[in-house]
Amino acid sequence: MSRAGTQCKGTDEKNSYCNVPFHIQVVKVRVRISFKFINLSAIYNNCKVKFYPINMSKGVISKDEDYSQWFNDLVIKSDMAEYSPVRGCMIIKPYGYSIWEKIQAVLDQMFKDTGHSNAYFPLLIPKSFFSKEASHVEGFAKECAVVTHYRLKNDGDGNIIVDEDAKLEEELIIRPTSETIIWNTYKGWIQSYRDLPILVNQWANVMRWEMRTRLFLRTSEFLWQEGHTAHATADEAIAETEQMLEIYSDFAENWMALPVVKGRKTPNERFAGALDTYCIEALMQDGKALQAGTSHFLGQNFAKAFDVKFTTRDNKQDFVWATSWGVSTRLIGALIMAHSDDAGLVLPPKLAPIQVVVVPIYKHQEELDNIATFVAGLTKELKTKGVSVKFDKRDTHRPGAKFAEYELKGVPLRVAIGSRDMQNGTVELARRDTKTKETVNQDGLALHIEALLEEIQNNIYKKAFNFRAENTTEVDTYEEFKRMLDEQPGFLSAHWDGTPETEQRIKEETKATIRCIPLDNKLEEGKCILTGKPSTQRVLFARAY
RNA sequence: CGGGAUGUAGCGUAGCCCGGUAUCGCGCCACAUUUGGGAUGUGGAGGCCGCAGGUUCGAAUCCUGCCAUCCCGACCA
Repeated sequence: MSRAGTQCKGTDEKNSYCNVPFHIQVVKVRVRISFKFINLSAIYNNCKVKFYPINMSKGVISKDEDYSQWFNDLVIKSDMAEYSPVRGCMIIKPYGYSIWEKIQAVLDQMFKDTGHSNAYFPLLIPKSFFSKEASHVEGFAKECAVVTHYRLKNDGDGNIIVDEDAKLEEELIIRPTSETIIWNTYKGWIQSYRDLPILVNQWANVMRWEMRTRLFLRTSEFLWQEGHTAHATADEAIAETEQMLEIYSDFAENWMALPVVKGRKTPNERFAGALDTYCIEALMQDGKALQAGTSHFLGQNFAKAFDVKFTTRDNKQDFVWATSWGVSTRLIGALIMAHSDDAGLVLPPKLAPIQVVVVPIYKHQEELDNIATFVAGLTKELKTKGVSVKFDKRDTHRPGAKFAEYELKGVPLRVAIGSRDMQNGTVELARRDTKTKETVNQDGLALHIEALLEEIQNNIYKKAFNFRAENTTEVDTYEEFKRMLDEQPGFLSAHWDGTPETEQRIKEETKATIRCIPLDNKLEEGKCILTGKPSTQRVLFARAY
């Protein structure tokens, strides 16, 4: 069955080893109906003869050719995930899940270091809970999966059908987020200021019935963490919101090697039910922005909706102040899109499931034994430094095949050792990020590897940082704004008159949205690019995922 | 939900117009030779042709209905 991501239109892997820059392949004509956007890919899709660049050799289309397809190919071919029989839901395979586990481990520690504890709330939420906070239900109503029955039966013809007699009194919603059930619970936990703050996080799955889905970036079901805190004062809640944004930003930059802009959302883009939404925004290699994490100041909205009051120090009644904050498996999508290339994933060493892979090259068993002895020593030494090593001694695959496989999987460092090396006391060391190779001494190898991993981590960050710098532009006119979006998409820093109407019109006309109002913004006089009305600061626009 | 397209082996496909149980490549299995960038040879296995009806002596092919997926919109923290 043909599915997204497997449509590497007629790729014949063998043909792609040709040593000319392109090869030609006749494929079925696919006529596109939309001619509104005449661009390379439209022409490409209408072409009877397709040209594949040589780096199509792993069955991954070039990212310049078709960025979306490149992303899908990478996810599938690198063995991170696959499509499931359920629309919009994906199977996260062990390699992809192990990245999530690393993300979880690091963030979880960061949360605990700042005083948070984990708990778990139910997957199913009574429908009535959703009607309690007006803007919240508004925001989520259109994408909720609903449980209406609790039993199936056999209809007599061998078909399993829903038993209409088993209709639920009140429908249950599969959580799209847990504010409602959590605040309903907090009501019972909070009586006095002495019960505050409550600092709880949960690791969970949620479901949002999206119209269109994409692997890791927008799936109907996804994994995330959601923190829900309760405070006695607004100031404390705001401080919490900002603290969590700081943690997300720290994680993105120092672990994912992903530079992010910290900022606040405009009222239009705010979380349903929040007074203020803080976010981190990252720039992907195609010039589109990706919201990588959010932290919300919820004010007293949920406390009022669920009647969560507490007695203050001076014996008065007040509603509790709230925050919520989350990141999801979407981070994995960000990781892929920000760093990878046509040869496959490029993973930052700090989050790579395998940091170093060792590939032996040998002809006879005794050569392998010899190499294995050396690798055992190296592995042990690296383990004490916290470096994970995989020794791939499979004899069912040749070295070249393994090289290609680990490039595709984004393993940061590859060590190749053959008999020649064993004689010379050397190994061949290959970096995934720069695709460079060097022959180095076996003496001091572990130290060298440790230093290299750090250098790779830094280099990946620097590369992404420079890319963002090159693709962030200050624009002062609407003409320039529109031209940049088409010619060099990226972050556009521009003046805006502060009204939702202007924001909306720009969105309708250009598909660009205000990603955020950066926290470190400097104030400057200017004129709104659309209306010419006065403005006091620039905001960050982009087309976004 | 609107517009368009597509479902044939694990993957990518040919065949469909013009009805006769399915083509090719990759992958898979066995053996042999190989192993410093995706090995080669020989032999082999693998198919409710998306599902359900209908027409017919006979349906992957023609007709009807359904389902699923993808693309473009709309939608989306």
